[in-house]
Amino acid sequence: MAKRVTINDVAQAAGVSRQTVTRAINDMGEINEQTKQRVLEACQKLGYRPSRFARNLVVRKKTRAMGYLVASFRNPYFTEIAGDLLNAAAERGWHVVIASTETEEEPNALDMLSGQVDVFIGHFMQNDEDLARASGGIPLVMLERPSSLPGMHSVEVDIREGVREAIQALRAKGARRIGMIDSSYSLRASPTYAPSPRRGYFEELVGGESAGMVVVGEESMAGGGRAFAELVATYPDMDAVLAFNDLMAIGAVQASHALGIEVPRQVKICGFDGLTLGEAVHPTLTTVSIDRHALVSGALDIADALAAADFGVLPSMRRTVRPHMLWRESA
Amino acid sequence: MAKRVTINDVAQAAGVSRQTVTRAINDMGEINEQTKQRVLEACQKLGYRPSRFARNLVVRKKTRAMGYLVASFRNPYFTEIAGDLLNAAAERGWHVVIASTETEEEPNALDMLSGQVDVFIGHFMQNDEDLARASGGIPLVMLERPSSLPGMHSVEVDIREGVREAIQALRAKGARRIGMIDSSYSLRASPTYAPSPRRGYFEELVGGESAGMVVVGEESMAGGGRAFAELVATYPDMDAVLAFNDLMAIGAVQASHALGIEVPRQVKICGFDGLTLGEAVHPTLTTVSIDRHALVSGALDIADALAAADFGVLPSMRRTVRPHMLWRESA
DNA sequence: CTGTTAGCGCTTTCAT
DNA sequence: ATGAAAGCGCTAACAG
Repeated sequence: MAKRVTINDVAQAAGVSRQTVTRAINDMGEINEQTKQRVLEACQKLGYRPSRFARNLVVRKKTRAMGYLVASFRNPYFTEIAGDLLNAAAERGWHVVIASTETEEEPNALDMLSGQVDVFIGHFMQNDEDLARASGGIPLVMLERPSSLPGMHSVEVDIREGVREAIQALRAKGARRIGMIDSSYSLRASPTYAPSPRRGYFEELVGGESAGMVVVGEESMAGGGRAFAELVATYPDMDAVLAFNDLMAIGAVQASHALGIEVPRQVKICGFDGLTLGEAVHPTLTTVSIDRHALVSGALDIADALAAADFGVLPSMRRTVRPHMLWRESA
Repeated sequence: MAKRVTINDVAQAAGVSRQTVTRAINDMGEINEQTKQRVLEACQKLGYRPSRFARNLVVRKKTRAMGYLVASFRNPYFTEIAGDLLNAAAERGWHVVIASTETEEEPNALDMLSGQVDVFIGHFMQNDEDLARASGGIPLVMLERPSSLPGMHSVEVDIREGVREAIQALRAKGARRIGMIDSSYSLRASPTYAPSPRRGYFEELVGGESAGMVVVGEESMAGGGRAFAELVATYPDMDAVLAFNDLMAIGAVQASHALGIEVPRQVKICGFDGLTLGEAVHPTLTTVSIDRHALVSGALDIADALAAADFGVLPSMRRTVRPHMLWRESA
């Protein structure tokens, strides 16, 4: 690899000093138009690219960058959040460096980016201690999960309230036997399945005869479809299903076609997340919607607060977002 | 805003030299365990964060960063590519800084990132000259669009071949009157609608009586649905539709339910892109699939070549990806 | 084990 | 209008 072309090379080639080169390339005035042209030509000829590090090191206005870890690009929930985050972050003057934790382990991803960013944001799966270790002291904003350690902040979603509202609404529409599809995502972080908080709240709130009607599936459309089939086969009198998320719920709606089950007449299906995608299925998906805009704003508020404190270690900040029912056709 | 805590402050607080601080925080050995602890405590107490710029400036192994401009987070086509790109880029040791051009103008986005990255990748809409100006001399890899200027490279998709294959396949399945749904996306870059290349190839290849059966719609599910309805109303004998992309095609499939049209018996619907999402609709979507993996690999190959040349201005490099039919149920 | 000396590549004084 | 000097904050290469 050829040695990097620096400002000195350009200066030499143009027969001027480095400062003059700076003036030329940064459009600073106080420079003869001819020399400027000469310098610019030299830049062109040598293929000179200023080092972004050297420049940022010396320049006053600090560029703030956040690292966003995307759990999955296969679930539109995360990509919709990514889109909202990017737009909102740009508005507030943040750069966003993104890494996927789909193929990479969280600690690795954090480690890779720890030299590049001032704060991390993401839906993290690892436990607090591992994250603290891997983040290299960079503050973390956790999405949909409470924080405890200092330097770790969070924007939570009141899942319990969402589950409560969904069950209540399903009941109000006549459902008597409500089943649930849970995600096996916990297997990504630990070797054994652990019930999701959503399942926990479901079992706590649904009460009585429905309590045990839970099936676990892979977190995808196909997984949701299989889980739905299993649920229907196991509990023939089931008349409503709450899915872990919209992706799985959409899979369930798809599966209902194959099984000859009419939705919502025979079985009502309710998702969780509020994806636009829920409009792609037939019937369109009724769901517990999470306000992604509020989630992202909350995270950015925290990031701004951290920036104002020069990214020191601050006590945990917390925000909470309340989900709400989004009525469409499937329930 | 408090003055930044530097390595010097820590050194002073711990009563050691900067070098010793470096050893402590970077786990370098050759340091007394006690001093190390003392230094680490000082870091903790002062809330010291090493400057990523200073560090990167001095460290040999250059971190390479690419800026990826995402045209839309509402079309899974782009987010699927983003996911593939992130994974593949991480594997090859690239950082990816992402900006959305959904709300931001392309030149602005380029400008924002031009100090942060070594190469740009994206589905660009602006003309070459404007891009060259806005990119500040940083090389560009254009996706699905030919490059011409030096310093601008491209990974193209053989759209014509895809359209040809689709028409031929539709014909082979008995279609006689084929319509097309085009996207109005060109309106984003210029004030008047311009036919997309896909439309151009369609009209060139479909021949005869079908040639004029094109309707333009907004690039979304809803837009595809409306366009489909218009197409059906205008050409009652139409028996197949090629959509601009899968998002619009899915909208068309959705609309078919509302219109009481049986797919594929009465009308065959074929999308373009090959989204996983095409499995969410009923019937599942037959489509011309673009190999996103190849697209991304091609772009990264070019990026690596540029990196090897230290991001100098190289003559245009080009790759081409061929699409292929993905048979599902809607055609 | 620890400190000193040199820079990395750039921009900012301040002279001239 | 241009140049010389002085750093930005950090680490590599030597000393000791």
